[in-house]
Parts: sequence; structure tokens; C-alpha cells
Amino acid sequence: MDVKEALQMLKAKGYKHTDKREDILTVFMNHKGYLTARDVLTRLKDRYEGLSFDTIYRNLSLFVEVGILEETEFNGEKHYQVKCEDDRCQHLICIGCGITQSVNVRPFEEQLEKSNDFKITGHKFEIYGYCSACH
Amino acid sequence: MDVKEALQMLKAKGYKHTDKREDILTVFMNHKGYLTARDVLTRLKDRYEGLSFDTIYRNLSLFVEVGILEETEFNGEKHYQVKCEDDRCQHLICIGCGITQSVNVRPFEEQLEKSNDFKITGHKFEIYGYCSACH
DNA sequence: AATTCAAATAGGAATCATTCCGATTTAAAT
DNA sequence: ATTTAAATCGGAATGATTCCTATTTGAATT
Repeated sequence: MDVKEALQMLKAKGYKHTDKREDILTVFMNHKGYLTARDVLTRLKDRYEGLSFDTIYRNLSLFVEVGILEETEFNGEKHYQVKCEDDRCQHLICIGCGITQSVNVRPFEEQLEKSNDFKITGHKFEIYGYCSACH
Repeated sequence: MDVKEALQMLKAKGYKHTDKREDILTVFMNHKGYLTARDVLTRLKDRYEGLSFDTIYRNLSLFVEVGILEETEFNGEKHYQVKCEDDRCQHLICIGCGITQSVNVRPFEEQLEKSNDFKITGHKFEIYGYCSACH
């Protein structure tokens, strides 16, 4: 996905084009990985003197809603990145009652570490939804 | 894991036994799923008039450090539950630079939904660690 | 049973991310 | 050029979490 495509997705849903909106999208399209609202503000504050967190957060939420970005939380902050197309999976957490069901994917994780040259220090493996009792 | 075992883990590391500490552990051992600090306070405020968030959070962090509980964040809050023994896995996030590597586990997720009678509304699939550039 | 001292706690202030709100500005359709 | 809803600003409000200082407590020791 590129900036042009993202802007078209917004336009298709009736949202206006603004310079800030485009620049926020550009920041994400040129970055591989997660960014926080503060990261975005830091990258754009020179260009826009009075850019507010309200504007950043409002746009980030919009982009998630429209399907341009995806959001996750860690280290006490929300983090955003361009949405990946291929789905992934996790550990079951009922958002109705909090009941969890776990899934053993350890062998898979061990293989990942070996084949990706990545030193694992922690993990998060969750699926949110409704369990049978909360449907 | 039960309360007695958890208390022994604490004692082994030189932490004192307190009634509050034991009651917080009991709350978790009797609950299947995640709880927030507020959830714990709600369950114990009748028994302990002036129980403070500081005490709750200090103990929750200690329990995570010692390996009794595990922590995750969603909906803007930290959530805790008794630590699971079997590891799980995710999506790679370098805690040095934020770079991510994704893994397609969609077929696995589809099967989970069918076989667990669980309606998936969202997911989180992440592994924290260091990528090859940040070792 | 009394003493001692580091650990634990209470209570409230401080911090930090995020959201809210009223006033103002802007995009883009007319 | 006009109009109007959407977008933005700036700062206040909120809510979770952490910090700080005085006080209390567990449990080891006398």
C-alpha cells in the first residue's frame, strides 16, 4: 500500500484530503515497523508548528478504522503501522468475560528464532473475540 | 500453580509474607483469565479499607518478575493472569529499532475459530526481541 | 516478650498517554 | 465567492500507572 492508495481509500469513504493527513500517511509508508503518536509528532513538528496530539490521534484512529493502519499496545503506549495483509494468530481472550484459552505454538516459535536470526525476549500471542458463553 | 507454591517462590527470593500479598495471589488463583489492577482492588477493598493502587501495582510487578503472573496490555490497561507454562508465539518486533517481521499463520487461525467455538474479533501476534541488526 | 530494621504499605501527588471540548480554520462542493 | 461540514488547534480533562514520604509491619534476634 502506498500514500496514493491510502488517500483513495479515505476519499472513497468521504473523508477530506488535508496536507497533514497526507504527511502522516507518508511517515508511515516510509517506515518499516511501529510508530507511536509521539513518534509521528516528532517527525512532523518542524513542518507544522502547532500540530496537536488531537490531530495525530484522530487521524491514527481513522486510519485504523478505514483499514490503512493496524494498532497494538506495548510499553504503555499505542503503536501503529501499515496494516499487513496476511492475518496472524494468537491466544484466545474473550472480550466479554476475560476467559482465555491457550494454544501451544512453542515448536513454531523455536523454529522462528532459528530461521530469522531474531533473539526473542518476550511474546504476545492473543486472539480477541467472544467465547461460547458470551456469544 | 497454587497460592502456597507462589508464596514459596516469593519466600525463596527473600520477599516477606503479608496478608495482602496472599490475598492478591488468591484472587488470581481463583480466576481464569486476565484481571486489571482495578479488578483486584475491587475484589479486596471490602477486606482492606485503605488498600492502595501502589500496593496492588507493586505486587503485580513483583509477581511478574518472580514468574508467578504474566502481563499484557490491551484496551489501554495492563492485564495480568497466572503465568502459563506452555510458550506461544507471534510476529517479530525488534525492541531496539521497532522493525517487524511478519509470519503468516492464517490457516492456523481459521482452524482455531472452528474448533474452539470462539468468534474472533481481533488479534495480536507478536514476538519481542532483537533483530539481526540490533544484537 | 521486647527490640530492631529492612521491607511493605497508605495516601496523595506527579506523570504520562490519550481523549475531550469549544472556538477557529479549511477543503471542496456549489 | 459562498457555504457548510469536516478538520484542526490549544488547552483542559481523564484515567492508568508511578513516585514519594511518612508510617507500619514481618520476622529475625536478643
